[in-house]
Amino acid sequence: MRNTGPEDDSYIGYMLSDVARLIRTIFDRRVRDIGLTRAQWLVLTRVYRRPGVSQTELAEMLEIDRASAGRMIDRMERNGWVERRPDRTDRRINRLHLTDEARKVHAAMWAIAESTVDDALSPLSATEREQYAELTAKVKGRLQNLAGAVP
Amino acid sequence: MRNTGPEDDSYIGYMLSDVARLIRTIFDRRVRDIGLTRAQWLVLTRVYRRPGVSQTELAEMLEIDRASAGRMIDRMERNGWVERRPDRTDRRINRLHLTDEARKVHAAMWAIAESTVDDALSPLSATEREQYAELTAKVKGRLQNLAGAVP
DNA sequence: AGTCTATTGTAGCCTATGCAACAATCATGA
DNA sequence: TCATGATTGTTGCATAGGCTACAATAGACT
Repeated sequence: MRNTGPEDDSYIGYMLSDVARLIRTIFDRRVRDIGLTRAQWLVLTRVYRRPGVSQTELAEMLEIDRASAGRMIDRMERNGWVERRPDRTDRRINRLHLTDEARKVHAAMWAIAESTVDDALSPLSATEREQYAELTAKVKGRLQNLAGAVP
Repeated sequence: MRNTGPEDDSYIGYMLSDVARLIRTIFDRRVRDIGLTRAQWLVLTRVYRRPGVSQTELAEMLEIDRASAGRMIDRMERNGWVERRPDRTDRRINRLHLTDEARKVHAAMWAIAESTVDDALSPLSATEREQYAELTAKVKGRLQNLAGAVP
């Protein structure tokens, strides 16, 4: 790492955020064709990965306010994509589940996600992809420690 | 790349966005101590890297609406961090410049950014960092092509 | 049981953002 | 020259987000 001034476009810190931003932008553009906004597909993936998640847990996963998450769920419930079901034992909690319609949309979205990531990694060889995944996993693990600890 | 279903937390697509999100979150937390919000430090870095940028260009770099950018600049101008200067030849255009005060804040912010990135990459050896930077650069280049082309 | 504290989801308020419409300005071409 | 279209920045409107306060509920402790 030779030059690490704020002017160097190849600074790894910039490149990491650029890669994530570009993937997100390209994915947003492709997924808009099936009628999804970014906020909506974020909710969709989280509830898909964790059915029965509570509203507060969803808000934490998305790093947004509980109130904002509640209003988002209002809208997606009105659109028939997500259901609130009462918790068996705790009457304060709403458990969230995708509708059949939403699961179909998720399948289409996932196909787009995979092809977008494949496109992004296309300049890497199979070996390089493995390396890239390993290095990224190491960095992610370190960041999770940092995020978990008190700043 | 064995398992690429939506349930696999080690899917490279997830990990890439996780790394960027975690860095941003940790950096946000550290930089709040010097009185900066995310929207503000984003403007700060962009105008620092490109002094004399126009409002429309800034909006494009930040991927936000022209109107939103204009109002953000209103606030930062009121706070004495950025100046609007008229373009020499085109009276429609405002050229943006940082104040001395803002440049001081940027220096402090950059120190925090560097230490955050260093912390994130701390589990990698020097060689691995080089590899990681190279691979990231390749992916970024590919994504810029994709973003530039018509979807 | 009763009391106190913590947690969940929601409503109100203010701010921030995107979209559309607009005036001012520039560029192009008859 | 001047008429037409494009671009820049701003304003109004509707929407989405964060913060605070609140009712309902759960849990712990006496």
